[in-house]
Amino acid sequence: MKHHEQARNKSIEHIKLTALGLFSTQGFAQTSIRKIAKEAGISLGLLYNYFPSKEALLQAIFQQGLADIQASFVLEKVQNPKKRFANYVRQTFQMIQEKRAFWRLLHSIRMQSSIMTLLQTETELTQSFIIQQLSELLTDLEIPDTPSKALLLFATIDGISNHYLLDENYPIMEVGELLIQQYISKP
Amino acid sequence: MKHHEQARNKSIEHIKLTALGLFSTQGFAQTSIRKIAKEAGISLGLLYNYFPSKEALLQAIFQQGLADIQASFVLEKVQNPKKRFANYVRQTFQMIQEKRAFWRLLHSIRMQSSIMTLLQTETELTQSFIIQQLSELLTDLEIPDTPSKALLLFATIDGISNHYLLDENYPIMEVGELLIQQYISKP
Amino acid sequence: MKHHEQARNKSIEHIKLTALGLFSTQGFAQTSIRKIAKEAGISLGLLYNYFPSKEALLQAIFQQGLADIQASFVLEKVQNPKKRFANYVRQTFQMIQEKRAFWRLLHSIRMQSSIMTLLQTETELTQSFIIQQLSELLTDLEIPDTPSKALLLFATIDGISNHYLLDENYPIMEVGELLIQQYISKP
Amino acid sequence: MKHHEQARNKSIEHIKLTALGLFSTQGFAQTSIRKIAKEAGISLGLLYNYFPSKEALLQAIFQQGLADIQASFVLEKVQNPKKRFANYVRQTFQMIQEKRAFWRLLHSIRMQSSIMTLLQTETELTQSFIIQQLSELLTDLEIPDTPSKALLLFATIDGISNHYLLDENYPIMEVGELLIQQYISKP
DNA sequence: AATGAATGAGACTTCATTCAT
DNA sequence: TATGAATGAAGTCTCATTCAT
Repeated sequence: MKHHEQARNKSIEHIKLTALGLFSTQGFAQTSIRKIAKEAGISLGLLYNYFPSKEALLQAIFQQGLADIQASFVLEKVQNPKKRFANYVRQTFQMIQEKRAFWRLLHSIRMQSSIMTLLQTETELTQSFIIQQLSELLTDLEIPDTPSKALLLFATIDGISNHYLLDENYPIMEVGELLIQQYISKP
Repeated sequence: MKHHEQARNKSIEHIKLTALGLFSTQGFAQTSIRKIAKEAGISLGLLYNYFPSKEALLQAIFQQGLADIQASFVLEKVQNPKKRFANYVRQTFQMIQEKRAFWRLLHSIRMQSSIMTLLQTETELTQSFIIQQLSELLTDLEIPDTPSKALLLFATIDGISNHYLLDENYPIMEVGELLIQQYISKP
Repeated sequence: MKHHEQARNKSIEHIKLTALGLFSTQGFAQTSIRKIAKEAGISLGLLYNYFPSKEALLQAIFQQGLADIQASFVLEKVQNPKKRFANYVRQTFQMIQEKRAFWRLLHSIRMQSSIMTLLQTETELTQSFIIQQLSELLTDLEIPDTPSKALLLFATIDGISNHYLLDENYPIMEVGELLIQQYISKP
Repeated sequence: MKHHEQARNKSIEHIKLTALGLFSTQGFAQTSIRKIAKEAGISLGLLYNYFPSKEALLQAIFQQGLADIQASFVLEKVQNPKKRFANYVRQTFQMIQEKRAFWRLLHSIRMQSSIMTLLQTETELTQSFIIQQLSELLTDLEIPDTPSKALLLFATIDGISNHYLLDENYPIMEVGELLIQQYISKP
């Protein structure tokens, strides 16, 4: 019984990983279920045993991807505000490099409302979670916090990430350091 | 002679406009040629009289869209650097609001390499053109210009635009003003 | 008036010639009416002024082509039988070379019954005309004439023609001489 | 496992046979994939499960058809040259009657270069194989063998076949006997 | 006489999904 | 659990033909 469950989980993980890879490089719409099954080395039918639809597969990938991200984002409370801010930015960009496939998928479909409605619940939570964190960081830096300021910082981080996702050779960490300077060296 | 030309041009413009609207709201892949023809009130065949393929239609839309953009982007040489910078940012966000449909289309497909290869020529020129302008603006502001600094500014502008394109109610001009402050109030 | 008629005839001839060229090299089904009009340098509408349908155009081409052929086929009555036979064969292969385009068209569609029904009247006449001529030639050569003998000779000539039409470099005249020998040197 | 394979093979053979029949009577271009599927009693999609394109289906039919033909063509080495020649001709025409559908298809598309390029590899081999056999037969008959002589014989056989393929009531065997006489009764 | 805009049926092909084994 | 045969709707594109100008 337990053996079965393990095998099942392994298969599921394998499928999700394969699908994520394909979605990320070829796009969600351009990736057929057949391709995924073939690449994963399983049959079409088995894939449908685990995921009742292509969209369900996407949802499963998102659920896990977002959970992973939130897990990475524990604000270190101990340090001084500037260090905390710097670490946060570095951690973020580090994570985006590590989870590049997932982030590419997210950025490539987030403008397709027909798909995003499926993922609304998951993503909205994450989004407000991030805005909340940025807001706290700014407050700690004694920057008079207005909602717009958090939006600007968020847009900047998101823009840098986006350019890195578009171009693997983008100097994300270098630009990240510049961003840190910009916020820390305030008079 | 003239009559045919007029009818032709009117049809072509009408088709491009309709297609841009649909591509922008529903996505390129999700918009069928049939939907475009129906929405434009013409037959499927007529569309193919003017555009030999769906991709050719996209290319035509892009050609015109990018030309429009470049036309909007004449740097005003006369003013002092700070004003010039402020105006540039305001102009940019103004234009993105005016050409929202086109920008949404661009942002929604730029991660799909299979499509982007078709548009490479057009987009690459525009991209380097923008980076060049930003670089000049920074130099004029007496900010020691490094490539990364222009990249950071570009990413910020792009990120703000992106968030506005994702959410029509995003306070783009407000965040824009904050961005201007950030670069102008440097000691 | 007369001027108009001449212009009209010139146009008609031009269209038929252009269409024959395209039908011959690309095939009847593969050649669109549009291609013909464009290649002939006229408008789609004008072509339809002269020919009410694609099939009518084909019929017109056939009518003229077969008339041309029959005109070429006047048996020279004056000579001795062997010379007459030899000349006939040479004339035939000569003509096939001269009217290669038309013959290619004929051979390429004669197995498509859907098209051939349109041309039945024209082709059947020509076919029996040829068989009749071959029959006469064989009688004159004092070869005991049976229907099958004419059929064999016809098949041979047709086979050689066919291979020449399939391959422009086929030594049609050389094989023709061999054929002549075969029938003339009979004991 | 075995069940799937059987179903698969049965389907594939059934489709190829149905398609050959339709291609042969209606022509390749005139036969739509939908017609084939309907006639075969299967869905359109299933056909595409087995053959990735209409052209691939044609290729598969050709591959098998030509293999069948070559298998039929084993020269009987044991007899005297005249008998061997006679048997060869009879066998050939016998086979053409048995595989009439395939031969009609071949003869109906061999002038369409756009299609023939797909089949080049397969057909060229068969063609030179036949010419080689004819050449040997002529040599054995002590007919001074020149390349043209084999070409003439080939053209004759091909011409007879062609006329039989055009008209099911053509007396192919009778004409065949005449052809045999022609080559055997040489002084 | 001449143009080409406009039509719509039909062709090939893809793909998510179901189901018997 | 696992397979892949089977389905059919929908997509892109072609083309002969009509008609207003």
